[in-house]
Amino acid sequence: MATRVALKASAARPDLTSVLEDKGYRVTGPRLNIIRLLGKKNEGFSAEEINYALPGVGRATVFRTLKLLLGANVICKLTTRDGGVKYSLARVEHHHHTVCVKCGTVGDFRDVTIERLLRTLGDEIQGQIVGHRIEVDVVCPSCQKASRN
Amino acid sequence: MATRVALKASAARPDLTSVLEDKGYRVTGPRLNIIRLLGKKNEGFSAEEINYALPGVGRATVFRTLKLLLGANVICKLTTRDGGVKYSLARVEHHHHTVCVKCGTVGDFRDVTIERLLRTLGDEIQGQIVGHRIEVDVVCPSCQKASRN
DNA sequence: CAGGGCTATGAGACGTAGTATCATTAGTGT
DNA sequence: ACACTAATGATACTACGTCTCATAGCCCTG
Repeated sequence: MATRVALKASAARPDLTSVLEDKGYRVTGPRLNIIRLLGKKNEGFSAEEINYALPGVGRATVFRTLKLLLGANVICKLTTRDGGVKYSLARVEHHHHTVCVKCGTVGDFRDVTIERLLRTLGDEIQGQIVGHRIEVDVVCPSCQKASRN
Repeated sequence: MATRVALKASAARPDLTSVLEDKGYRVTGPRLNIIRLLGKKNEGFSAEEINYALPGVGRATVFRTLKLLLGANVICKLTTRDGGVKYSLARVEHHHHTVCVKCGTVGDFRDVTIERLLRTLGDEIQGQIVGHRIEVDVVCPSCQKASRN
């Protein structure tokens, strides 16, 4: 059945637990705790952050749950310029990220042109394209403002 | 005087040691060994690989030298789909990478349109763009051929 | 060419991100 | 209520790096 709700940015978030149910995973205490925490975070977050915020939940479980959500395309993982790792809620189906190099805030963007471009790039690229990662480093508006002082 | 030679793919590679000299770093034995090894590799390589190939050179030195070369834009670092890390020689000034999801071979491509596109994306992106990472996952021609059997 | 000074090195401890193992616990279907 | 299985936490381990520190090696100056 699995009515997959079309995610709309900043609309009332469909509760993420349904994602687990849909995939046949159990909805357990630790998972709920993690998911609830993520629901509150609008910016990127690290695994350690969650681990710290939920002392009752084991580190392994945090990573396991993140992996699960990653597989369900509910969150996504990104690499910052300095090689760090961040996770972020996936608000829209397919998108890319901006990461502020000053404060680390993660933003989303989607530009169909990029997808199209990558497809047409097939000529220039040897082989068959099966995926891609695009991350844009930015200085976010508030950091720009701050540095102007 | 640092005559910066325009790098051309598969042309006789200008010896990478000049990069060290240009930046005021010493051209030492371990560095030479690493650089010579890189010169032979046309595909991506990992730090561990170099470490293994040069038993006389310490692991820290391998990483230190890679960092040095990274800073000199002689090599670049990329993340594969599975979260692994690869380094690759930077043949052209600014470019992006294709990584074969089967065999891990790294290729380069450069498409000016992407740079232009990212610039014009400024409207859609909050903040000022200061950099980006683009990685394209592919199935390379030889792996395609192999799987057709 | 001897000496001094600074750079680079290797060994190994340490840090961070994540996975594997394994005994225990907790959902779930009947 | 019970048994079956999935999930959990603790902990060890791996990958990829960085930090520290004592030692070695360049290289400049006298």
